Amino acid sequence: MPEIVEVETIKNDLIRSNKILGHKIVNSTILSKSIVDKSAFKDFHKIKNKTIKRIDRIGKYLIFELDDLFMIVHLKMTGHIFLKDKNYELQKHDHLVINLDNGKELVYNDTRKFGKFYVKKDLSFLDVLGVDVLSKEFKFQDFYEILKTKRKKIKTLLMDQRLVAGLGNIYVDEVLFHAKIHPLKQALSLTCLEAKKLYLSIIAVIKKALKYRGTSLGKNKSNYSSIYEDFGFNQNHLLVHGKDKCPKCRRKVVKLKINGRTSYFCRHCQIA
DNA sequence: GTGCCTGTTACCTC
DNA sequence: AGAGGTAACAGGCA
Repeated sequence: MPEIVEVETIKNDLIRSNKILGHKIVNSTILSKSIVDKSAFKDFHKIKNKTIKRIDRIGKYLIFELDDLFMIVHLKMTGHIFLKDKNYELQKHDHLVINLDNGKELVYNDTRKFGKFYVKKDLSFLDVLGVDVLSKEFKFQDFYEILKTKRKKIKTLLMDQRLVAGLGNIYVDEVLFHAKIHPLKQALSLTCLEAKKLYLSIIAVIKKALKYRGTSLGKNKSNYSSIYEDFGFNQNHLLVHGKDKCPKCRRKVVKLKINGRTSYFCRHCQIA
C-alpha cells in the first residue's frame, strides 16, 4: 500500500498536527508481537520517557527520532498510523499504541500485519536503500548511471528499493505511462533522452500524487489513509494503473504480471 | 465455501 | 547478476 507519497503525507500530517514533535512518550503497548521486528523486541521499552525530536522519511520508511535512538516503521501493504485521543477505544487490527504526554495516542493499525517497527541506535540499516526520489540527492546523472549499468527490465529496476527508493507498483505504472516507456524495456537500452524523460516523469507523478494526498484504492479500511483516517484522492487522477482504456489513444490497456506484480500499460503509447 | 487477488519486501533457489 | 517463487497475513470478490 503506502508508497513514498503516502508515507510523506503521513509524515507531514504528523508534523503539522503540532501534537507530536517535542512531546514525550509516556507509555506504549504492543498488542501483536509480530509487528515489532525481532531485533527490536528487547529494546522497544526504551522508547518510554523519550521525547520525539524529529519525524522523517527515507524511501517508504517513517522515522521518529527520539532523544538518543530511532523508532522506524515500515507500513508494508496495509499499515496505518492514526492520531487519537486518550479515551480512544481499540479497533480491530490495532497492534500498537504509543501514549504521549499530551494525552494523544499514536495507534498502529494493520489488517495484514506485514508492517514492522524497529528501534535502532542509528539509521545505518537503511544504507542499503538507493537514493530517495523526493530528496535533493536524486540527480539525473546518478539515475542515468544506474539505468546504464543494470540489466533489468525498467519496471523491475524502478521497483528495486536498493537502486531507487520510494516507488511502488502503482506509481511505477504511472511514471512509465507519463514517460511513454514500455515497462518491459531493458533499462540499459534507454537513450539519454528517454532517461531524462523518465527522471522528470518520476518527479512529476510524485508531485501530483502528493498534491492529492496519496492513492487510496478500494473501499475498505485496509486502504491507505492518513493519520485522521482520511483517504487520499489520487485514485481519481490515475491515468493507466487499473484502467481499461488508455486516456490518450483509447486503446485497451494491457494488464500483465511483471515480476509477480500486476502491471498496466498502453502498448501503443509506451514504446518498447 | 473455494480459489484467486492485493499497495511490500525478505529470503530462497536456479 | 538477475529472475522467479514463496512467505508473512487478512479480507474482498467472483
